[in-house]
Amino acid sequence: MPEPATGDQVQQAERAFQGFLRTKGLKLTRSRREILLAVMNISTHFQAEELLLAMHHTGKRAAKATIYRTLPLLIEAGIIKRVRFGSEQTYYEHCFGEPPHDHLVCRQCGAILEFESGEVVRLCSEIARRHHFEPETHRFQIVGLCMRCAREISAG
Amino acid sequence: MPEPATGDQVQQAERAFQGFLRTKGLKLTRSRREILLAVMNISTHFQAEELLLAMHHTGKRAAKATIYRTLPLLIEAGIIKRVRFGSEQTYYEHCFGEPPHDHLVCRQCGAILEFESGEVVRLCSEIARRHHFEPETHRFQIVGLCMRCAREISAG
DNA sequence: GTCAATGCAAACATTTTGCAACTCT
DNA sequence: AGAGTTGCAAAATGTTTGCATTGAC
Repeated sequence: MPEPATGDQVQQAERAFQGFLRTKGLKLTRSRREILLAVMNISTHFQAEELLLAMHHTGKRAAKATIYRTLPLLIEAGIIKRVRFGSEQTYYEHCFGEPPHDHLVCRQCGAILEFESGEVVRLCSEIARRHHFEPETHRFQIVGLCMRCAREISAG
Repeated sequence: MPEPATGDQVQQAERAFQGFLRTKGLKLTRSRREILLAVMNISTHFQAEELLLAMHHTGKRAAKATIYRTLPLLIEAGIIKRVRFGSEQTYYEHCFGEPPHDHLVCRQCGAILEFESGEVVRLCSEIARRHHFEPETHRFQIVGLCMRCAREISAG
């Protein structure tokens, strides 16, 4: 999500995470809380390494291993999700308490546009029903050219 | 694509690949041809490593590096495409001369169902138009539970 | 003959793991 | 107190690269 979460969202996410951890018999440690906060305040898609740096910039620190161990928990708790664009790399974005959206990815400049995906959700249900499948989430990306790149390319 | 290509498709693909290479000033080498054939005959989604093994089983060989160098060419030539399911791994599937499709992915057993995606293509155009975006391809997956897993889980 | 492609091994980047020390509850 | 967690460094993956040799056109 290209916006930092509001203070309110952060608090709710923290409670949600705590609840999630408790049900699994896990603990809300200082590292986990700090990672959660850093994640919620990031305003773009981020990679594990970038999260580490962002934390260092605000004087927090966590071992890389701890980040890699915490990200899956945040995903399972529904606070972040994993997104993969064209490249090899794995990105994350926070999604707690936000309406679902999908992405338009420009293959030329790498720009990422988001769009609300009500129609996509509807289509998911429809297709899943037809295949006797129980849908939970989806991944949807439209890859092509953003307006600017399309113009530049056709201009030569 | 969970089917080996027909002999006809293979031949056409070979011609297409050759044409593609020629326009780029590249050569159709023995390795490249063998990789192409192996790819077209594979009946599932495959990883680079699996392709290597499949080739060894049929007595063909190519260095891992050659495979990694050839896969992007095959993608650019429109003969295969990259698919990514939940896991970290990168899969490929041949798609030359086949109607586009998308995937239903069972998060429990990993089963992959395919479905024709005419509606998805239409929705892509619609959404892209709204965002002044020029769509070329898309990635779409519905993640959830296949019938069997859904039944097993609700049964406890 | 020329320029590109191959194979190999080394290099890389990212993610995971083992383990002793530590910290939540 | 005790189970889970951390940090570190080492290991494991998956993919890319450099370079001498080989091969296609």
